[in-house]
Amino acid sequence: MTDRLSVIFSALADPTRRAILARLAEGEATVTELAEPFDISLPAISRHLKVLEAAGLISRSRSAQWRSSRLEAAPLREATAWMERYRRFWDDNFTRLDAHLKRLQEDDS
Amino acid sequence: MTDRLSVIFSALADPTRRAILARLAEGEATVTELAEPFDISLPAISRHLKVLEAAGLISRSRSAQWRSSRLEAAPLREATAWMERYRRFWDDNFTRLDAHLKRLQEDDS
DNA sequence: ACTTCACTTAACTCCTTCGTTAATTAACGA
DNA sequence: TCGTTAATTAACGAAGGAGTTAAGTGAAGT
Repeated sequence: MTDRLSVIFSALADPTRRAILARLAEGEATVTELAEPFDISLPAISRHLKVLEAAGLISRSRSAQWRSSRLEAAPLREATAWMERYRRFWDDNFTRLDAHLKRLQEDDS
Repeated sequence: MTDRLSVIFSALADPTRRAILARLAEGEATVTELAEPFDISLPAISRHLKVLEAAGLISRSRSAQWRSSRLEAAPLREATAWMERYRRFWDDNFTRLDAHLKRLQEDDS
């Protein structure tokens, strides 16, 4: 489980971490600010942030005693890129396009 | 961790399972066929398939003693839908669009 | 200097996941 | 019916989350 995609997907597999990302979409926030909506301890949040950072989903900076987190969505691009490979299996437009291309190919023969 | 997205993301967090999905993109396959490229036991594969099925990423059918798996990509749509919320944080076009919309809004005032 | 604030690290528990081998089920073929 | 093939279930162990409380770090405020 040492590959990037696995790290990204398992970071996203936790609802608390997804909620943290959602919060960060509204702007940077400190650890205590991020912890506020949740009923779990600060150390637990601290570790969630570590996981998100390891996945590249956030970056962190410190000023004085505050460590503020910032959303870094680039890994989501990687993840979606992987999923795109399967788009034709779910997307109606793609399915139609696929059928269209198939028809063209048959016309070729 | 009982929500759909978590189940989907953690199903995708395993490289073996992603490889299985990749294989299934080429067509249905039986358990032994799916197991073939991997250096792990059949029971292990069997459980991976169970996880994928629980996430809705595959469906299974049986004929005689063979259980064949089929890719069901719909959950990937859900997962990408969630990620799309963050697209403006990574996609250049979205960033430009965003800036454009901001400019329009400023013109309104 | 001492305290307080913001956060992390350590040590521990509980539960789940991923793998194993051995046993079981279920269907087919002779 | 008996053996073979395909796959699952059972029972187990190692490793890894995710949570806890308690202790430690480091900068700021007084």
